[in-house]
Amino acid sequence: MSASTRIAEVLAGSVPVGTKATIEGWVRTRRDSKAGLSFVAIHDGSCFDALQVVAPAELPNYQTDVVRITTGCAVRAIGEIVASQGKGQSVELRADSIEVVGWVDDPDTYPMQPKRHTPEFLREVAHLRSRTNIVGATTRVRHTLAQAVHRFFHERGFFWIHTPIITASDAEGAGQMFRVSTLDAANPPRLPDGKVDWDKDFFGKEARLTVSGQLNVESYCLAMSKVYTFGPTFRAENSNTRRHLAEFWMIEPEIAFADLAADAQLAEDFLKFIFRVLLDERKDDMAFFEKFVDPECVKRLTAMIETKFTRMDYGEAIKILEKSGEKFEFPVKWGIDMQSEHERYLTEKVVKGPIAVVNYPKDIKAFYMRLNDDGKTVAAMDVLAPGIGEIIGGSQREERLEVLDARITEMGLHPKDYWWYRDLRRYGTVPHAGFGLGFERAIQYATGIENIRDVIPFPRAPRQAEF
RNA sequence: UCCGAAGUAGCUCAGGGGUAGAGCAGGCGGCUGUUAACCGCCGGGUCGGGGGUUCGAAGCCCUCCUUCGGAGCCA
Repeated sequence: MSASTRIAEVLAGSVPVGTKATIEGWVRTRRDSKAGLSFVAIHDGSCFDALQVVAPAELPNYQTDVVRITTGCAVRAIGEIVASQGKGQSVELRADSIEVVGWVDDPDTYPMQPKRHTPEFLREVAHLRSRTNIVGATTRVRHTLAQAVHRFFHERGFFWIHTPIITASDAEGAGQMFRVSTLDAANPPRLPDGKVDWDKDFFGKEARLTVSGQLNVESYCLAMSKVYTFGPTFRAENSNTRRHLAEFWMIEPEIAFADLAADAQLAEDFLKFIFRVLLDERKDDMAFFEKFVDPECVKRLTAMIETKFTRMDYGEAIKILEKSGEKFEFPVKWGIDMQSEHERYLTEKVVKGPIAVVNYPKDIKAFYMRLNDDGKTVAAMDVLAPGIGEIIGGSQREERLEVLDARITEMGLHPKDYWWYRDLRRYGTVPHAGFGLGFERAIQYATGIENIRDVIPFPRAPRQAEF
């Protein structure tokens, strides 16, 4: 590997014509010419395009190896980078040697053919689907966006906090959780009343996989000032849709000495930054998505980057919807949790651009969101975008202990379950705010890929954990 | 979980009571500085599983499984 050249460098022109190079990768197609040469398209994942390797019949292993190469073979080709005589590419590698490092032992049943596959089929061969154009492109986009996330926060003085995956506090309150246990499921230790004795379990109490790092990251926010989490989260909901996963990655920044307005500005700056990086750095892959997956994707990202996000009060949004004359499936009135039809109407028809809707009724929002002076609303925000609806949800957090306790109780929860979270309000409390973004949804938004299971390497969903 | 649709060759699909088809892929041959090439020949299927109806089922009925889309929940 170390001595080889990546195809991205060759195709970018970083390797001058006339230079000798070693290329290592996997074969996409082979075409023979009886004029005495074969064309082997090689892919190494470094960029969208394959490199054409020209193999002359004079190669000693031409008859024994080269003409037996099929799609999927791993090869090492050594030769000179030359200007191409053909039309499809500017440069190619004229091979002095081609070594087949790994054969495809049964080409007849090798699943990855040089043609378009359905995404459903590719999910059944998730261990091989990274060899396709679409999954390769998605993988590079995912990587680039992830790097952009870290770059955005790092450049602004945020610290990346590794919040725990396993949590024993049953207090995150964001949906069904997966249990983590070392007890014998068939025969767990029991208390006299027949209930499972969790005191005997690994952590001495019930433990689960996290559904959000927010509560933990708040504690670091109230010391480090600007922090974020970026890691896997888990939901044991039996939801089978193209927008849900049981395991997904979430980005949750948290800023101290900040209010909702600062939070909304952070969200806007954040989205614009990561999508600008994507458009700048993955032109090849985005051109592919634009051509074969979603003709609107580049236009959509460009518009988001260039448009100032509108700020709109929830009450104002409801009034606009009520006066719209539009027939909605779900009726509109103050107090409702807006459906996606409402959100899309606002962002696509009214504003025709991204909106941050703020100050939602307290009854439809979480206990930790800061109560506004009107006593009816909380300092929550949703960022809505054309073509998708809600992309970010966030809030200013309730920093006043009495108000927080009242809200916890009001929601039927118990303050003692939140003792350490409450401590943050007892010792040097400060206004702070943050938001959450589902990373896979951002990738869907950027690429237009419809099913979320195709933007994560090995999707976890109900009844799906084969790979 | 609910509603709807679909499971036939390695892949994409046609066939809808009378004994299994095409294109692509694969093998062999031809042709060409080729471009997910083109032409010819060949191999390849428990028609998702089980049960039933029938002289006869891939097809009709029942049931289960799986997948997809929508809804709910949400990120």
